[in-house]
Amino acid sequence: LSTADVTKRRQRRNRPPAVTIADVAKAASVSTATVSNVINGVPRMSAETRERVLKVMDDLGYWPNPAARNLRAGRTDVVGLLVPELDRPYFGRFATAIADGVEARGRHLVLQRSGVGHERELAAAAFAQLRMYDAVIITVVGLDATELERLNFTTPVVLVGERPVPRAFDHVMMDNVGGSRLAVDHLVRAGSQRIAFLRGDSRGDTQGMVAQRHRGWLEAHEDHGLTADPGLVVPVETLDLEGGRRAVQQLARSAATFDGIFAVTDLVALGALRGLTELGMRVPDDVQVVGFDDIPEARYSSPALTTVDAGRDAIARAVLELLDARIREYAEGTKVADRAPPRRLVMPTRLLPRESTR
Amino acid sequence: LSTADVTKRRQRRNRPPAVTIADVAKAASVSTATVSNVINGVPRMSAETRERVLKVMDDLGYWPNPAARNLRAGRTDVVGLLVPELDRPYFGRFATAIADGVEARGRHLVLQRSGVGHERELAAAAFAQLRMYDAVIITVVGLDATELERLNFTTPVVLVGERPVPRAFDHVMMDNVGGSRLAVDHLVRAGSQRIAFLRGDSRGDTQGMVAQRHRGWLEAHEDHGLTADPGLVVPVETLDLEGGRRAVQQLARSAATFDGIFAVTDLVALGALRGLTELGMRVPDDVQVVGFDDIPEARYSSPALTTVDAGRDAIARAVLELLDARIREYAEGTKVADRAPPRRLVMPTRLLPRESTR
DNA sequence: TTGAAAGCGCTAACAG
DNA sequence: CTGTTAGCGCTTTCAA
Repeated sequence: LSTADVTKRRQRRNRPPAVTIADVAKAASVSTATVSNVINGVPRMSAETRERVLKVMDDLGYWPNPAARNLRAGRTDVVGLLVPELDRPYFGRFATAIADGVEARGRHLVLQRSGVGHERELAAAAFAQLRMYDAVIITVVGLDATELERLNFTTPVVLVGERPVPRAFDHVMMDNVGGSRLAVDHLVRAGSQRIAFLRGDSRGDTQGMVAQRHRGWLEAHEDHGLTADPGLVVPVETLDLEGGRRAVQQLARSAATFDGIFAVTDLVALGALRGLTELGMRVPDDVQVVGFDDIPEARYSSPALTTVDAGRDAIARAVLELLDARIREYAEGTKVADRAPPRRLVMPTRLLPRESTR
Repeated sequence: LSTADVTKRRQRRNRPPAVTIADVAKAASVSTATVSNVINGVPRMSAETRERVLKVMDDLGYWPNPAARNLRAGRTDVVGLLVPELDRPYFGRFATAIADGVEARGRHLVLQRSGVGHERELAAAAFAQLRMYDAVIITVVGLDATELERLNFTTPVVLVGERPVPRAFDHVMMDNVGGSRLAVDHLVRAGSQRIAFLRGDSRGDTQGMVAQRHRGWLEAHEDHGLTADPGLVVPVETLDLEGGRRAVQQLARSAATFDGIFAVTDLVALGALRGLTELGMRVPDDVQVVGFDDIPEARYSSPALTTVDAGRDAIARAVLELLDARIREYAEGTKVADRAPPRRLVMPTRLLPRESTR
């Protein structure tokens, strides 16, 4: 038993018996370099050799090891996308738009969940796996500038979200305040005077999405010379259907009068629609309802939900463009000093009047 | 200029200037092994050394390289999940349940889309990146036994789906035929006689989900001694809300009489509900409607949708258990011959009567 | 057209 | 308690 054999044994601990390039090379009587060239479609090579190698790869069931390939080549052709939750229609649609764009450019998308809560979000962004992608898109909910910069990414990062973030990152935002004003303005013009705001918990965060949409609600009241009644601000436990349903029940119990509802998201609005039905209130006759996000479901409820298109698809397009430019820059080895300055884009919003308002 | 330096230069092509363990080791005046031990929490080490290394890591902004780590250690603590689409509520919920379980066991989940169509699904399953995860969950739509086996996976794979697949894989299925019978049986008992089936396109596939749910529709008719009218089978272009809405319109145009609808999925059923409302038909008075899947949205529509719980959460739990056992087996280096035989589970279904039926 | 060999960044065995 | 070292599987340069 030679020393080499023993060494080999102990290095190989419980590893699955994967077929390697070396195995293929030996079986095809060529060098590993040649096998590599076949895999990567390097042209300078006799057709005969290529065929032989391909046949051996097939016979042996060879598949490349992505870790080794990435370690050596320094790229993966993979883009990572971090979203708060995997079961929110908004992010489902957004991820699909991003995946389409990424795949159209010959790369792959992988999706990871950051989860709710600051700790979990930070942990997800710090997750090592993200560092092996050619670029990362992070939808920021609660992370702040310092935290993001300390992560010290070495590949392009594009941020999506509403919080102030380091200017070191490209950043695409939606206009939460403007969109909310649009929504509430529409309610007022359609005759509502006492407009409840179904808001989520923002735990003291004054910069996040919930806080900004709340601000839009306030500003729209000012625009119309109305007094925003704090008693009409209803907390929503979770930003989902059940949260909206419960919020409406609570609102009804509070004995406050209201003739309009602006919900922080479409999901909450759809839950509210259901809650109103259960309470025997008619929409839009007794109460008008507006949501935010324009998820696909909003068009198909009865009544169809009036909502705000926050520019989701435009955001996706913008993100893809920014990403493309950065990936190219990095691939070309542009020095840090010569890189294009980070861009910050705010996407416009648009009101979509449907049946839940008059 | 030494040879080593030149070599280094050319190997480093356009690589981002990442901080490595070697940089940390040098700055902290320890060996790379010690740094590695700090990173991995190996206890035997003076607190003083640990502190110094941690401080240097922090100062330098060091983050481990996942490719190198995986290549060397042979594991990633990541589980991959392949789903057909990223924006279907069913898969959103399923992915969330899987992510919860995976994270509870100290691992991470990454989600990838396989896309619609056989070619895309195969390409997604063959995607090299999947091979670096500790295990992979594949929701199979159109792949068959041979294709899956040729992929020659070296890590555990658990299959979710309705198609016959190689017995070499653990496989969790839902009872599509049984669930559909339940749905149609419920419609008949509640008084429907002419029950339309809103089915998707299965392109001649006789094994897939659509075909199986169609079979349940047929069998339930037999059970009740009713004749299933082929004229009541309506194609659905896409398995989404719009598909359901259009299918109902087409059904109405066809002048066929119908007093019940069984939709192949909840999304299609919800679209149908909307379509019926637009046509001025009342649910459940004029037409009763049943869906399949129990997506969260089904509880909150007006009327709330009667549907079949296909055991989504039970499937997720079963998948997680199978996965756990396999990962342990692989980690312990159990020889192929000694591995537990693959398991095939069929999860039971359950009818959830709500407002769209009497 | 092909091969030899270096080394990507890290872990783990073992020695000191 | 800490260091030396081999090598995971692959790509790439350069030489033949």
